[in-house]
Amino acid sequence: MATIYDVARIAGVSPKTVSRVLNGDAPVGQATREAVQAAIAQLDYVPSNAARMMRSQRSGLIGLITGAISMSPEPTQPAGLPELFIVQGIQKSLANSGMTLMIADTGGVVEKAAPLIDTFLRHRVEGLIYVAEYHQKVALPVISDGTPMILANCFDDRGTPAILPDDWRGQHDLVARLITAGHRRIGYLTLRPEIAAGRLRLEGYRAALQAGGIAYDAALVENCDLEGRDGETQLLWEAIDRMLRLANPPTVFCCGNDKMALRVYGILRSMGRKVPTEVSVAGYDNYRVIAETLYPPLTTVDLPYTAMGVRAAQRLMAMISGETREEKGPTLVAGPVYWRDSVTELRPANVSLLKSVREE
Amino acid sequence: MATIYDVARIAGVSPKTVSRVLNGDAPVGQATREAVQAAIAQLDYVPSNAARMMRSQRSGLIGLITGAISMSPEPTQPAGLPELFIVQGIQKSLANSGMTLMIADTGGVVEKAAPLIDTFLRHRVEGLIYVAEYHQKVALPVISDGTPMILANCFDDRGTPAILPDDWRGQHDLVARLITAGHRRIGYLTLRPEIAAGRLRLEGYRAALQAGGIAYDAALVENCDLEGRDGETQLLWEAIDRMLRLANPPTVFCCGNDKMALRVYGILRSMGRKVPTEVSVAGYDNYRVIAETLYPPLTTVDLPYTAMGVRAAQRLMAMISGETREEKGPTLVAGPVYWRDSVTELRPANVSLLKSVREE
DNA sequence: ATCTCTTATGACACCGATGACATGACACCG
DNA sequence: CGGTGTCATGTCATCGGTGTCATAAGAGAT
Repeated sequence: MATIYDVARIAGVSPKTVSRVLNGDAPVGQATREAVQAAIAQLDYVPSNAARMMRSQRSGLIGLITGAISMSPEPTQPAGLPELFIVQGIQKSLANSGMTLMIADTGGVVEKAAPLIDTFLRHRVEGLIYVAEYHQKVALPVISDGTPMILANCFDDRGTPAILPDDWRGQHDLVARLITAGHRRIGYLTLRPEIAAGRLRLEGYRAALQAGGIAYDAALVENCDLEGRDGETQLLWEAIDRMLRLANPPTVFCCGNDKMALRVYGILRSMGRKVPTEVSVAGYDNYRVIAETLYPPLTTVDLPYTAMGVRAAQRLMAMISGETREEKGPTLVAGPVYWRDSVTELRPANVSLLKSVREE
Repeated sequence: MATIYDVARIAGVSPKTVSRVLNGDAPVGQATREAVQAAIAQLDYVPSNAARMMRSQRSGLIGLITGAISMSPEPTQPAGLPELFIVQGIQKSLANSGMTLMIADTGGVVEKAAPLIDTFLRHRVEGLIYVAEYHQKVALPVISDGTPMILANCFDDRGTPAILPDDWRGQHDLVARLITAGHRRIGYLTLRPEIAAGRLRLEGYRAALQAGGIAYDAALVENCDLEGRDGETQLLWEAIDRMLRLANPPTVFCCGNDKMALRVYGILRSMGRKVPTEVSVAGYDNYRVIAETLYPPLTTVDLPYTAMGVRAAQRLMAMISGETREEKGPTLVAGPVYWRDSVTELRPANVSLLKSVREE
């Protein structure tokens, strides 16, 4: 591999001049510049980042760790693979900053996080991002040196800066929108309350009902989430069956996520209930493969992964450049409601203006 | 950040001795070793990879590029995000080799590949892997220096080593299994023939029919793939409707992929046809969120992404270590048929032994 | 007792860039 | 015409490790 000395020799200049051509940090004569560039092309010279880094003490690297490290020894639910979207957001945002992303995956094994962080520190990354696969609490090893770190889609109890989806607001906005569409009896097949998303979304649901002047009815809410174990379809079937037999049955089912909505479609069809003419369905996540492929397409709430990635990168860059205007606490990112055909407008009011408010 | 000199001073030894403790490449006295380790712990010393790399000329880095670079300016179908599985396979395989993976994403923009490769070369990666999101032909910029490169889920016309899914065999095995289950009229709602998967799977279908002594009937095959444009559901509906009206209608529909199967479920239910008692359905990809969540669970063929990642890493490592036993041509990786409840056994023969033959 | 051989350690140069500093050639200014 | 800037370029040291070689101290072998 050619070095800057080879280039300098071919071009008949000093290595430092080649360096100046490469970095543009000092004026170089036109003729000299061209000679250097010709030599670079001739030798297929590519500068060594390692050497540059040693001298300049800046690596230009950001370390990113993904995986399913959770507090509890919960089974990894290979669900959304949202990491990829978050990563894309991060990458998009980092592309302009001249930083290169190094990515490592724990494969869901907690113990691998420490060595991966160590590897990154050896490469002198200027910042670290940890991306969790779903909204959860984590406990990562402490970074002893001062390398900035940010958590995406997760949080810890040490106050590490975190970027989180605004699950409360998302479910709230969806339910508010359902109410605007004339729905008054809103069934909710929830995720289990032990996970952050389950808890927050349920609170958003209740808040939206309250804001809409609708009393909370426990008969319309049921946890149908078995952490991926079998029997979920059975559980859903029973919950739906029970609710539809109520004196005042729901006109719409909110589902804990789109995957659950996919099951609900099948169940309702098997029961002979047409979606959305007889009963409406809404999901959560905007898991596009499901939401857009289902017929009718599914009304759902976007989990703004890409936007979260962008925010994570921005906040990290702010920390690296030592901004004083440091935010405190987690950054909440809300996603818009995607209104599709799976929900009937019971009262076709003038609501179209609400349609896509908080797009990023 | 502490350096090896700081450690040496605290421990009262020479830097070289510290280096020996770190690398274990020469004997060190017990007392000395402990003193050095104590100093390392005291200072939170982390060795600099850049410095190590300069001297040893080995980076220990593998560069990985993902994205939707395709020959044709085809719209990115944000379908399977299979890259992540391939990446996980690669990472799993690389973890033991002491290599660190650097990942970059083109975000689907062809032009970004060249600068990303350049960035990797600056970091002196010892190998490059390009991962495509679906089986396709690509044209990447030539790597001028000798850095080994491997293509995963894609191929080019320069004979760059490639790891590909064995689409022919997968579809062949599925259809062969259907025939074993007693199906004779096998409808096939195909992907468009312009993409590699569409062509190869169709050939596999025909080969399996022939091997089973069943004549190919063009009336049972129809391209229902609109490259993600709207109207696919419509197209599927018409194709299914037409085939079901045939004098000798199909007893099972093979679908180009699981996403299509998801649509087919909805269509068949809307037509009032029960799956699988009245008509069977099979997919392709083993896209688990769909295949396992659908009711009944979907019979499909696994796209062995993780295994492909493992193979890619292995083949790359072989190239890096300069193995002479270099394979020629693409490596085909076949995935097993996942036999689930969406297909009826018309003739409950003794076929259970076929169930999961080629698991990895 | 002398000669290997192994173990344990240090001295020193070097990997390939770049920062700090110096220098020569002009240009412009009063 | 000397003083002062700016431009264009070179010299040299340095970043933090490790490869090479040297050296000293004991352990066995003869």
